[in-house]
Amino acid sequence: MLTVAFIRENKDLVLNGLAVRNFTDAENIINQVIEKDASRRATQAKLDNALSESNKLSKEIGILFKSGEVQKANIVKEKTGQLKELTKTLNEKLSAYEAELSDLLYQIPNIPNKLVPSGNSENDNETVFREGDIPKLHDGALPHWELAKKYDIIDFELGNKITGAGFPVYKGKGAKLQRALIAYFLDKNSEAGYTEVQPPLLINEASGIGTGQLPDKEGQMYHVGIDNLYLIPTAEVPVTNFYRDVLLKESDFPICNTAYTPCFRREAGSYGAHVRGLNRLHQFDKVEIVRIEHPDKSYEALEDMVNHVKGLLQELKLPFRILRLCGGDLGFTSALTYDFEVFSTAQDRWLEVSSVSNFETFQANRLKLRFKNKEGKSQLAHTLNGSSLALPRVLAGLLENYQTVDGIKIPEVLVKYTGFEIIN
RNA sequence: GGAGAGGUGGCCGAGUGGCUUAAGGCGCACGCUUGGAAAGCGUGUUUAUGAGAAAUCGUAACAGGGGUUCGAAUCCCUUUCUCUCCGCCA
Repeated sequence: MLTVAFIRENKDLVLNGLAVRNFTDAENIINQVIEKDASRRATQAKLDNALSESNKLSKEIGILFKSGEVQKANIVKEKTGQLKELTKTLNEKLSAYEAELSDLLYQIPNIPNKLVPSGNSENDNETVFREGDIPKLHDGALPHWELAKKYDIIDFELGNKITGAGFPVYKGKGAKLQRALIAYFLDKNSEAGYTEVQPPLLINEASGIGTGQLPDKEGQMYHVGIDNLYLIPTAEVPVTNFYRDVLLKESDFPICNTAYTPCFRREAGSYGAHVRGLNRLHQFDKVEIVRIEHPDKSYEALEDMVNHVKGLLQELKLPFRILRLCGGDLGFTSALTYDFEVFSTAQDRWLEVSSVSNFETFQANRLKLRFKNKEGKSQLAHTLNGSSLALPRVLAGLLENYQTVDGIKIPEVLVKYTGFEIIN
């Protein structure tokens, strides 16, 4: 979330930013924030004075009791009674203001970077890069769900039986290809300087709040009620939360982590929640990269991440494009996002395989992730993350684009991981 | 699952109602000392928040939340985490 101080000092900038997102009612909410904040601060000043007074009196009482002047002490005691009433009501007021203020702040999305184009939907996203030839497939080329069945490498029906729709079973060379991709992505990320980590797959409430899934998107996560834990929707959640309530030194930057995890998403209410094949699943595998950066370096880092992901798709020789998301399509917490899409020839459509974002201080503020700057003051760090890469759609793209009459070829860079060159 | 013991500053650790933001030690920073270093000596060393141009001052925080009290690290309730033993177990 945005900090109150930022909103107070940059009201116009905030309003303009929210306009790029088509955020309605912005002026009203921002005014309320400023108003509640002023009330909050005034109330705190009053409360602090009252507490200060009452601390003084308590000390006096202590001294009086020690010296045996019990009567005098009792007189002072009476005074503190009134103060107690006062601090009680002021405290209640203060908590109320704080609660109202954070309710408001939770509703305000991040301010988009200058580069973000305005727009309402994915149609207004800006294509900033495109590479790779669309392969010409033989007659009778199939979409991946048909290929999966033909070569018996992914069994959707079996997943239905065990769990339900959106939980496929990978088999034989399909399972091996999946594992190969994970190993390949992790190796490439490590080479690029990311530290490999294996986080827990369940998170507590505090972590969900830290990265913004809670309090109001709990419907999107699977919840284990008996222990009040949530299955992670992405590795971003546990890995970014490593740094919750942390005060870094400048010399700690940059922090670069990569993690492979399964991801669990309920996809409640999302359009086409049960589309065919691998395009949208409740459980899928993803390799994520997460960075914590100095604010001055975060956009450099974003570019570096984009180039890194670009390199992966180039090596896999998949046709892809990079989109800069428009205000209307930008995630709630992001300031700038680049989506990577692979073209699937057999489906004749673009499939999102990665999303790389800079959140600036938006997550760090909730996480209380700070560093000591050169002036010795603590300052919020910037957080970034991206998929590097999400497995199912990469897999779909590979199966569909690499199919031949003899079988599905394996990209050269993956052969040393799979141990085979073709699925037939 | 059963029984017990604990959670204090960057770390170790003292502290069972007021003079404790918290002894002592370690670490770290600066200064003195030294040819240089070490040792020694001295000084300093939490975070958040409110007021202020700033210096600074106030408030809050001893796992989290609530309570008792004029006053809580200290007493009570509660949640949570860690450790030990037993049980079960990949």
